[in-house]
Amino acid sequence: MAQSVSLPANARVCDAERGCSHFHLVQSGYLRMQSHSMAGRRQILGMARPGESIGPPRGGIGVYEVEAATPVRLCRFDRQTFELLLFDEPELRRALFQQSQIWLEKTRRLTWLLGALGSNARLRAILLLARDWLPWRPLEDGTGVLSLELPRQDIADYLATTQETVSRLLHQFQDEGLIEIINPRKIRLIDFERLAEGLDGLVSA
Amino acid sequence: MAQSVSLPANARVCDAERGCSHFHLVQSGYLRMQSHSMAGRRQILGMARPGESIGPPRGGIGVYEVEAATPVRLCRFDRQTFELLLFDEPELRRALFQQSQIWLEKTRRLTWLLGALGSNARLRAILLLARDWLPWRPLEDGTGVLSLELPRQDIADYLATTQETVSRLLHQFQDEGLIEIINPRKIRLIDFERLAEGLDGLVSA
DNA sequence: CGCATTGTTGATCTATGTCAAGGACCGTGG
DNA sequence: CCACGGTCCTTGACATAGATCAACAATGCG
Repeated sequence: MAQSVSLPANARVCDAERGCSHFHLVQSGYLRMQSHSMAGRRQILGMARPGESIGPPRGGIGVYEVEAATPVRLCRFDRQTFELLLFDEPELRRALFQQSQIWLEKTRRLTWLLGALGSNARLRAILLLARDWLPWRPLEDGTGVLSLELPRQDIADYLATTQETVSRLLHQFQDEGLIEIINPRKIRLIDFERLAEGLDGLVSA
Repeated sequence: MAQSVSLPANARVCDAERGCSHFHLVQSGYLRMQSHSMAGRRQILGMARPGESIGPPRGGIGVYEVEAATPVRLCRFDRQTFELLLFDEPELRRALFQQSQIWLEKTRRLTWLLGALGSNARLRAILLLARDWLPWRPLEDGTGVLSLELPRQDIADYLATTQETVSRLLHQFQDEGLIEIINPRKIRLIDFERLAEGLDGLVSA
């Protein structure tokens, strides 16, 4: 019924064609839900982090893929088993609904990012949001270090921009004293105030 | 407990500040869920059409507003009443979950539109999608007429572009023979094939 | 018949996508 | 130990879609 699965980065978890007939609970690592355009452009629609789940789209028509963004450990439920469990576990139903609400909220926030903000502001926004998302180590001086677990390309495809722009903007932020690029995957956030500029209450600076 | 409400276009249904403590079921007209950026930019995160519902965001942190996009008739439930109903009506819980899934799917599709497609393709996409969304009258010759119930500005804010661009693109489509602008609110869709170009399976041409 | 709202068109400017090249880093195999 | 190839990131030069500003046309309403 429920089995534990380990996958390397970029492994396909579930597919447009085969349809994803499983329910997955992320135990460690990150999954990305994405979709490709014919033009070859990829848009990441959301990331699932440890503790979150990705279920078979109930009634959804969209054709999305789910892949491992980093090496992951998953707990996999066969769909039928899951339906049965769901049937006689009110708590599970509640949890599932909760998950659904969380996904909705995350997706709305992303839509908002994409629609209302320019690349520059979008990048600043996720830097701040990622603090309770990715490994984040606050330092004594009030700044803190963020571990970007994802390659530039994933960040770009999440923000609907390009690798190059992400890179350029990060270095621009560094020049402006907003952040320090310790190494490509370690960013020290310095000036929260200015990072949060123009982002509304989206993120508490 | 449940009351019927009628509102004119652009009426505020529920607010960021006051929080929306009601549950609404749309009976006629369209609601828009939106959010403003400090820069004054508005992004429409989704439209609710007759038969759909908008509930109080359960656990959501986002600050969204809900307004009438057209004159609407709503069925309003007080939150407490609704919670009670929800408690002893399994069917209602099921329906609510369904609604949540629908919202999620719609929001993902919008995210995808915004992230993966350019303005041109986005506009073509909603023209096609709006066929089962807005009043749509197929004609004998295979074409059909779409009633754009919404002002240009709403379309623009939904597609994360501007009034001007929407207008220009519509006229460009007309020049290319894809559509005919009967009047600003009535569009005849002519060449479905070419309208669907590059939109993947998003819409069946 | 003004006046307000909504839509259209033009001119301009800029952010950012695209293409191309090069650099840093890492593991593998000789 | 070094050479090699691969991946990931960075930087530069250039082109352009589309935002912005501004004016004007069309429509409907009191």
